[in-house]
Amino acid sequence: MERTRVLVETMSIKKLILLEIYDRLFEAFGPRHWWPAESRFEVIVGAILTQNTAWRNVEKGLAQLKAKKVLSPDAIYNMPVKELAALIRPAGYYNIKAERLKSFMRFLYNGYGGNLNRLLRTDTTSLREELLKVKGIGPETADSIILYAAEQLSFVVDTYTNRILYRHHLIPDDASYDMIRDFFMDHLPQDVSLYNEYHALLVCLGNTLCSKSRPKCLQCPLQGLNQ
DNA sequence: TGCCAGGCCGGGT
DNA sequence: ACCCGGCATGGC
Repeated sequence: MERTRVLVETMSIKKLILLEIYDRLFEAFGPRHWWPAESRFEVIVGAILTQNTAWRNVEKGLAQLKAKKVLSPDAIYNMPVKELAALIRPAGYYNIKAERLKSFMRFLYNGYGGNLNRLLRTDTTSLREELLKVKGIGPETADSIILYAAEQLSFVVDTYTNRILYRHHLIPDDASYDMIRDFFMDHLPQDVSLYNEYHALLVCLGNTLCSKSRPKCLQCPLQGLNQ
């Protein structure tokens, strides 16, 4: 009780709520061990393929790339875009995503000699700026690459993050991507593994108990929060 | 069956 | 600076 009083007096209410959300989700779902990939390159390909797409469809595309042994910067850089599109077909928007993968590879080869390590050890601010210049990479994809491939500090905001925070009255309905990202980054400890786990837990909640079609779920671990 | 999924771009106001 | 249509497959 005394400890709680001290915390309330020394921390902002927003910090407390964000940590409360994290604790409840971790308690409910446990560690997520993200990103689901075997290499940093696979994280990047997955991040592009999962744009507005269910992960299970992305997995099929990744599986076909692996089966053809073309899940590498070199192979995708040199592959005809039509062939690439055919392989990632199950992930949806396959023509656009094939172009986006190609534009990322051109960026990697033109700017970093095709060396992924060189790209990913760029400092966070520059890395984000550079990624956002690539056609087909927006804020969420950039932040996913920064956090899960480069293992640098950048909070990932997605449709679940937006929906869950809005449902609990923590953000306005018209909050921009950067506003939500700043909301987390301004009030959480600057810890890569915390950001990693936090986003993964929000996705887990959004995928299961609190999907769009279940606005009021009684088993939601965030039940009664911020009331 | 229709709705939804770990966005982003480009053209029009 | 926003707003909106387009992009596409697969599962519930």
